[in-house]
This record gives sequence, structure tokens and C-alpha cells, in this order.
Amino acid sequence: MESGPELVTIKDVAQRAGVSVTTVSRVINHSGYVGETAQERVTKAMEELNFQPSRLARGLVSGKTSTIGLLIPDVANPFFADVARGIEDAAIAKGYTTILCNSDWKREREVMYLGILRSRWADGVIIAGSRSGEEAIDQATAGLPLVLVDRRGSAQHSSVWMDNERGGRLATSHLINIGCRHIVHISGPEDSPSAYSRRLGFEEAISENRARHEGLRGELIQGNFRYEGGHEIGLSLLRSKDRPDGIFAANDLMAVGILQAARFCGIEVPDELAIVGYDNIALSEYAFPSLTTIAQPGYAMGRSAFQLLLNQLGSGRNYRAEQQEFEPQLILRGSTARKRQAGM
Amino acid sequence: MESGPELVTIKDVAQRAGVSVTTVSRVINHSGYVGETAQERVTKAMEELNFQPSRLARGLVSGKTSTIGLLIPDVANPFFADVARGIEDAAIAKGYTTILCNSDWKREREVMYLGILRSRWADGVIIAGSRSGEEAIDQATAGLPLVLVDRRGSAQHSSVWMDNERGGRLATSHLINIGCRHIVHISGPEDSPSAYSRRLGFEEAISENRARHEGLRGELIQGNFRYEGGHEIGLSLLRSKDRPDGIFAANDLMAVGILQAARFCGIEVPDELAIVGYDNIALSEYAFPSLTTIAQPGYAMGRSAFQLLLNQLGSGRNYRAEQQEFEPQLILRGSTARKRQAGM
DNA sequence: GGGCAATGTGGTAACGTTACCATAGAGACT
DNA sequence: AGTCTCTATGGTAACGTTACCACATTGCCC
Repeated sequence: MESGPELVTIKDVAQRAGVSVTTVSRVINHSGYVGETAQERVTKAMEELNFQPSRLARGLVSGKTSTIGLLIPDVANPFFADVARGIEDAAIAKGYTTILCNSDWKREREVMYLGILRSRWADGVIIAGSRSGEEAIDQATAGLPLVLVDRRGSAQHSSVWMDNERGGRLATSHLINIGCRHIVHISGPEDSPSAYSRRLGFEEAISENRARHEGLRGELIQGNFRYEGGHEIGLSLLRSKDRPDGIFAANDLMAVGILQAARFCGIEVPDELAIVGYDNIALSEYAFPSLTTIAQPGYAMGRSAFQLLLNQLGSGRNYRAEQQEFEPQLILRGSTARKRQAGM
Repeated sequence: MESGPELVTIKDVAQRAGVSVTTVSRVINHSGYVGETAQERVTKAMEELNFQPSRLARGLVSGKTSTIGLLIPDVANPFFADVARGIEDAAIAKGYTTILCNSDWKREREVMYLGILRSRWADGVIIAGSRSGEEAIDQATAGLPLVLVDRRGSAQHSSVWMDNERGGRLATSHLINIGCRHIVHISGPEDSPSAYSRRLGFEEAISENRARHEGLRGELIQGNFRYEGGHEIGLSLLRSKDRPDGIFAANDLMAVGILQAARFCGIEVPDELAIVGYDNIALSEYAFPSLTTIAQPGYAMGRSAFQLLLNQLGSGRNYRAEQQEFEPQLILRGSTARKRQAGM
């Protein structure tokens, strides 16, 4: 029978219940004193009119929207999808709504979204996998409560992160331990802090082990965190005469791309070429051979990030940044399961 | 130097620029007449104060928030992640922000989110992969502009969909054509419209071909659209004495689960068992053997869905529901690539 | 030189809600 | 009987923006 979304306001409810708007507001917010009769009549009127209080008006006067912004590079990347789910689940449980923003790894989109979020939309922001520098982020958030995911925070900012350097070292040492002597690291984009740390870990592991294993060589190639990128790099790398016997890719997507390239070139994984990825996305388990990787618990990291943001929102201006660290863990699977293991 | 997010309002800008708030508003909205001098001074003041107009206030008075809600079952499902990206990209290009809601396939969460979205938050909603009935959706959206994805809309609602029945038929016929005679369909959840249609297509293909191929058998098992579900069903199915020689899974995740189960049981795919999935998510290409599947262009469907919503938002009350149909397409890959193909 | 359109500007009432102050009756304690 | 606290309720000014009306000023035409 209704023809349009004619808005039901608190006024309509008040009129129908025969009370003032103040009383209705009190019923909605369970605050102040409300008599039993009034309580019932208001509740009934709200139901009959199918009333929903306007968040807009509410936010305007209270200064809080119960909304947080989530800025990630790309939901289509399974790791970030997990993070997003973790954040959203934790948020909804506390009555917060999440606005999802995909920066597509682009800084200008990041800045644009932060502007939108800042315009009194969001009470706080969680930024995952950003490439921007901390000053740039500060500038763009302009005092908005903030939690960083996937990078080490400073004294100013809370953050949830992993010791990516250690992860990189774990992955590389594993390759060395199973006998690889010519190892290539396909890194992530230059300006990604987590990619940078993984690369550091790789380099450390190589130089630490060089004494023990003569002829050990480490090589570095710049990747882009994408499947196709891994595939292309894999093809050119594996077709060359001087091809590596081990590859550590900075994320699983690229690792799977390399896996495909190897199959294409007819190279046996893991016997001719061992591969380690990073993230432990679902895909890594389903690939063939299944992918050895460093686990990064996206969902848990997401939940944790929201918790830190909530702490910050609750504590006003005398708030202290917190850090939550997750441990990298090596997941052994088919892509490095060689029959004859070389001497350690 | 700033200690908190002290809000910069249009009033501050007006004061600094030495003009009225009205003039500032006009500059912001590029509306009405504004002199050159005023224009410049206001622009300068806005920059200096790092001013962002409050969307809350704006929305309150204009009745529009430039925000849309997106309700999907789960972003961690790659197909829906693609849809989400398509919608978000299309939306941001038109100045709209997207609120992401994961119903987790649960009706009560769906209803809860629609309530939130309705409270003057969102100008419209896109619902993908809902299991709720159309009446339930009508009830929960209460007049909010709406586009359905992945189900055939009615005269009331715009929708973006695929002929899933045809897709189901395509998949099943393909299995029959390569020689399968005992085919199992792992369907989706009972109440999912798209799953239902795929199942119909399966049944039609089986009964149509029964005349031509004697001994052709079709069997039906209820699945849940999840990887683990496919894996379990696969295990119990493949261990039985009367195991099928072809499986059509209602989505790729389950198909990959079955693939893993087959490897686990030592059954050769595709020679002993052929498998077809549905969706053509990235995973299906990376699996081993790669997965034959029915392509469903999630990103394009997302973009299209936003376009339909936009049409609806623009056209006020004299609006007519539109339907946008996508064609299912069979993608041939390893999981059905038998060496000796049966007759026909 | 009176009228009239075009241009530029300001004042202020909305929008739907909450915060705060005011009021008022009912008991209870001095 | 006066005062004080508790309970219950209403009135109304914010919140930051836009929509709308009112008012100047300018230039131009008859």
C-alpha cells in the first residue's frame, strides 16, 4: 500500500503513543526514567510504525556514528578478505558497522577514501597493507582514531602485525635446509612495508648461511603480489639457463603463479624446484602440489585490530597506542617435500 | 599540535573567508552564483582548515547519503569478492560509498543488516545470493531501492542474474558427452535460488539424455557451498562401492574439495572421475587438475547491479524494474579432459 | 530614468535526534 | 508542614548542512 519510503520519525511515534519525543528517545536508548505504561505504549507504537531511528541525526548530535572504515588493498585477495571478515564479525558484535574500501594498492585512492571516511562518517579507521608513509597517513586521517594492520606501529599508532622479517628468514632457511643452493626471492611491491621486511629476512638468512654452505646464492626479483605477476616472472626465470632450485615468493598468489609456470615448463616441483609462499591462504592448500608457506592468521588479526580500535575509541584523549604481535609459522606442504633431503 | 579531532565546520570556513555559510555551501556544491573573489577566498580557507563537509548533516537535510549497502553471504568466497569489487568500483566512480555486510548465509543476519541499512544510512541496497523469500526481503527493506543479484527478479525488483538452469544443463550435458554414465550432483543449500536452478538444469539434462544413453543415472546430494563440505561428501562418495564416474558440483569451492578427496583416495581425475564446478573463480584455474566450470562473471555482474540501482535512484517513483541477464559459459579444463572421449 | 533580468550575497528554517533544563507529584525524613 | 530525594515527563536548543526567500548591485533596453 505504501508508495515510497516515507520516513517514520520519532515524532510520529511520540504522537501515536501520546507522549513526548523525549520519552520516546529515552525508550530507544534505555536511559533515564520511563514509566511502565509509557514504556509499553512507545514500544507498541514503534513496532506498529516499523520505526528505525535515523543514524544520521543521531550521529550528528552525538558525534558518534558507530561506524568504522576499513581500508585494504583488495578484498579479492584472500588474505585481506579474511582480515575483513575478522574485523566485521568483531565489529558487528559490538554494534559497529563497517565501511569497506579497496584502495587497489593505489595511494591516491587511499587518500581519497580517508577523506570520505573522515567526513564524520567513521568513528575510526583500520588500515591494512598500506604502502603510504606514516606521515602521509597522519595527514590524511587528521586525528581520526586509527589502527594499522600488517605493519609495525609507532608510539602514536596502535597496530597489529607479524614479524615479517622472521617469517622471511623462516621461509628462506627452510629452502636452504632442504638443499636449495640457488634461491630467488620474488618480493612484493617496493613500498610495501611487509614486503620489505620479508625481503630483509630473506637476505639475512642467505648471508647467515653462506658460511656453512659454500656456493649458496640469493637473488632478488621485484614482484607485485599478484598471481599473473608470479606467473610471468616464473616463466622467464625457469626458461633461463641459470635457473634456481628454490623460490621464496612474498605471497601465496605469486607462489601459485610460479607453480603454474613450473608445470608449464615441465619442471618438477618440489624435486627440481622447491617453492615457499607467504600468507597461508586457502588456495595454498588446494594447489598442486600443495604449497609450503608462512601462516598469517588474517581472521584473528582482523578481530584483534578491531579490539585495539575499540580500546582507543573508549579511552578518549589519554590513550596509549598498543601493539599486538602475531608469530609467523612455517606450514610444511608438498611444494618443498623432497624425497632425499640434503644434509642440514 | 592538534590534540583531538576538533571538527572544522562550514561556519569556521565562512568566518575565515569573510563570507556567509550560504556562500561556502554554494562553493562546495558548485551551485548558484558565486563571485570570483569569494570563490577563491573560500577555496583557500577550506584548504587551510583542511575542511571536509559532514556527510551526516548533509544527508540529514538532503535525504540522500550517497551510500549503498551491499549484502552478500561471505566476502571470503571469491565469487562474492568479485561481485563486491565490481559494485564498489562502479559505485565510487559515481561518488557512492559502499557498506559491506556479510550475512554468513544466515537469514537473521540478513534481516539485522537490512534494518541497519534502512535507518537512513543507505540510499539503496544490493543483495547478492540471498536465500530469503521475496516477501521477507520486501518486509525487511521496506521500500528501500533494491537490486537483487544472482536470482531472477520479479516485476517489482531489478535484478542481475544468470540462467542457472541452463548452466546446470550445460555442465551436466558436458559430463554425459565425455562418457560419464553415473553422475552425481552436489547441490547447494536447499533454499538458495541459484542452487535450486542449477539442480533443475541437472535433472533436465539427465532425463533428456536418458533415451539416448541407456544406463545413464543421475543422483543428488545436498551440499553447502563450502570447500570442507565438498571434501567430506567427496570422501564418503568415492569410498563407496557404487562410486560415480562424473560429478557436477554446484560451485567451485565444493568441486575443489572433491578434487582433493579424489587425490586422497587415489582416484584419477579426469580418467576415473570427471568433475565440473560452477563460478569460474580464480581457484578453479590454479587447482590440479584445473577445473572445468561454468563461468559466472562476478565483477561484471557487480558493475551491472550498481548501474541498475543507480537507474532506480535517479528515476523516482515512476521507475520500472529492469533485468540484466548474463549467459553461462562452459570453460573446458583438465578435470574433464579425458584422453578417449566417448561417442557423440 | 523606470523597469527588468542577471548576478552575487546573506539570513534562517528546516532535517531527526539527543542533551539538558524545567516541572511536578509522591513519599520520606526532620 | 517544610524540605529533600526519587521518579516521571515535557520543552527546546543544539548538531552541520542545504533549501529557500530576501535583498543588493549592475547593466541594459525601451
